Amino acid sequence: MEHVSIARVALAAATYAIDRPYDYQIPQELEGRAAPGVRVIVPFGAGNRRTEGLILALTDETRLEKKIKAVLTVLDDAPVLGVDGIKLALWVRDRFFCTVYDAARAMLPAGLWFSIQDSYRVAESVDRERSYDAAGRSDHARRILDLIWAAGGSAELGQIRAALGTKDPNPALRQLTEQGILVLETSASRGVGDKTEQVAALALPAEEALALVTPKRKTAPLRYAVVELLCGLGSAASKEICYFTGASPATLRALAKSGILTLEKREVFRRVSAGEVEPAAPPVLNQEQQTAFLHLDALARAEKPAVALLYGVTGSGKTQVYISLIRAALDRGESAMVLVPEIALTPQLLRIFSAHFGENIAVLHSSLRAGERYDEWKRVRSGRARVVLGTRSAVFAPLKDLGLIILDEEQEASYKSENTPRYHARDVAKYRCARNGGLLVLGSATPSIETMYLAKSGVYHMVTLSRRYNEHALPHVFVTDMKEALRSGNGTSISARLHRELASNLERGEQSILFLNRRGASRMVSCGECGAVPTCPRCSVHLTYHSANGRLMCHHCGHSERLPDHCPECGGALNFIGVGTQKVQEELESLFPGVEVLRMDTDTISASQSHEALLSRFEKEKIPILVGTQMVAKGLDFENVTLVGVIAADLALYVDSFRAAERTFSLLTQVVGRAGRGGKTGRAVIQTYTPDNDVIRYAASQDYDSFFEQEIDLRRLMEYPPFRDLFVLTASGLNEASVLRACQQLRRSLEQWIAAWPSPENRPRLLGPAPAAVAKVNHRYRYRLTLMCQNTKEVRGLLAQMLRAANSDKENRGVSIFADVNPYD
DNA sequence: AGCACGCCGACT
DNA sequence: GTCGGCGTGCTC
Repeated sequence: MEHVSIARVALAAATYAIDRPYDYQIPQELEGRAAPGVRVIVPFGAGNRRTEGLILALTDETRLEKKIKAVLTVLDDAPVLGVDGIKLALWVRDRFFCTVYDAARAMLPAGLWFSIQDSYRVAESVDRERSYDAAGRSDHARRILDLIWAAGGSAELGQIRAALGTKDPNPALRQLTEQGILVLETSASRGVGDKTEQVAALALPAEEALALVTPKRKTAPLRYAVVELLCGLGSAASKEICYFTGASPATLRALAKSGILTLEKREVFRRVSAGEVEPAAPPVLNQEQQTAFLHLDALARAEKPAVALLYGVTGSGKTQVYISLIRAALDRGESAMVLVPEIALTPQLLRIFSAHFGENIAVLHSSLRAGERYDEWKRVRSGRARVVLGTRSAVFAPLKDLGLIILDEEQEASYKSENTPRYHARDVAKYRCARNGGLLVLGSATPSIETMYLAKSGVYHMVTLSRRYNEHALPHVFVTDMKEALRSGNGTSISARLHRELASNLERGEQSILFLNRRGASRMVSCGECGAVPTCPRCSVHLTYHSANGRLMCHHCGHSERLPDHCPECGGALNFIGVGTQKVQEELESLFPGVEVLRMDTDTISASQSHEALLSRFEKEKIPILVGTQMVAKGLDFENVTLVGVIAADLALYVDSFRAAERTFSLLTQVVGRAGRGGKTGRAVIQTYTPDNDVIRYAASQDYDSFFEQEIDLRRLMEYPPFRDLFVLTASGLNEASVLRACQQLRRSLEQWIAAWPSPENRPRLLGPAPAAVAKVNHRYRYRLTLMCQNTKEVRGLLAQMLRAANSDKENRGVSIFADVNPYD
């Protein structure tokens, strides 16, 4: 009897609605190379278009005897995912409603991916005449042959498509292929995914270039603006040129075509390097740290998996405990992982870890070049690196014998992926530890409400560090009422108190940091007469003003337009609303003439100066005042900073999210903790319009426990996490009515299911359809349903089934629907 | 999603 | 007659 090997394959071309293992026959010559975890190229669908696939398992029987296609190519010599990796991918699919391939994409480094190119070649020993005979009267076939012969006997599918315009080349291609005239060749080339940017440079001397565009200055103002900008800079990234001039990439291409400038790709290179570091001795722990370490290490040694919250106030030295735990894990022959919210903001952490673990550490994060990331991944996979330091996606690093995962600042939103697969690194880490009998340590000074609840109720272990390192006193915190300031005629964003404290810092030669959160940092424009606010033509948001280029911009789709001189509606004068870092900077400069004020936000950070460079200037040159957004709040310790100010503390509270309070508390606590890390006692000024708000009061007194008690009651009452999980189903599409209809249809199905619930206890709740926080992005309307219930296998199965049904329902054509579990926005 | 198949109207 | 528009159903 003939033996046939079958591969169960997960396909890249499969959408969520049709994602399942597909069976392919393994041809004799590929036997042996086709193994689980290996990627292959297979034909798929009626047109047999080539797609990448991942072998999940091998078997020798198939459920369908009839039509089974064969694997065309094996792409890898060794599996890119082990058995555990495949299991993890399947788990991610089940938990986060994505395809297996989506999961695999998140797990593997970009440098490993192939780009698949289909091209048609004239078959051996077929000459021109015979090929045109075969084309017969088909105009399409003749045009395709024209193209292929002109290109030297072979052409890419993309070119063929482009040559036929809107016409479908497939029937003609099939005709020619069936007659043996053309052959389809599929090539897979590696090396995709490197971050590149386009750089434009003047191709002519500045005067010549300018002379060429000046005559048409009136009719082609953008061309002129681009050349003028480049005359000053010589060369610049295309993205930046477009940002500053408002020109489109098409304008740049046109200029390149007329020989005025050149465009080329350049790799973006932003490696965060530890540089040369001296090897460090094991950290010496103080009494409290030692107790924490012993407790956690005992958990790590135990056979059973465990999760522990390391609840340590800012400055209590969590890092030393982490390092001791990792050393202990390595000594036991286990590997370890440390996840941080954002590596670029914590270069000092990288240095510390390099000093302790040297070559044993691999760094994985998104701003590495694809090649470097791939190299680091290979070091992990081969076992040469046993410690991984990285951001969210590093949670998938292929460490063997993983005994310890540390998730630092576990409450941070950056651990939740906003794109498919919409996973949370904490959940993935928990899963990996559970499978390996490892320990997951969640570190934080302001834990998420969910984590603290589970720690208090004994599901997680709790380990506390309550003493600040070197016994520094907490900063003095002043809460100032901005309503009061407004009433007393202070129209600026700097209260009298903050003014006084800044002045005294200037006198003493100490530095200050002022902080504006993101919402406060954007400035809008409104008409003083009719009140109109310029809105994005593609999205349902107001445009914000960017001082760097003097333009109005949309943060969702990238639309930008010149700031109009007058209101486009009524011709009235336009006013700026919102605070903005630039406005604060201006106010400070007029309050303290001659004092240098450094500003740090997305406007000031560009290719020319990274925020690291800006911060090191702040530190080295002892610039008196730094004004910035979110990015100044993180992980920065400056000896000489003794005053921090929060310009508008309540802005983060008025976001439509049940996490708004938690996030505001955490942010304010972090910011306040920035003051006085050195020998001197710090001060913090929190400016707010709602000084009596509990979140602000508790943050001011650094009283996490009271904040938690209040918030957990609220969560219980509202049935929010940790008491229920939220499943948010979002439908999006160009046609608002069909998006809404899809939601209502889903709602009806869910209502039926809920109605059959056995008891009123724990009965799921359903909210919506409601427009998403930003109801329209890039002309696509977005509506969402929220299902609040326990995250069980049954619920996930049901939702998966409904999503598949809704996405393949022809009623819902043009609408796509996806699920997000416990989203952060 | 992407492709083929099949059924209808417009035009050589 | 046939080319090409779009609705319908399937993908190992």
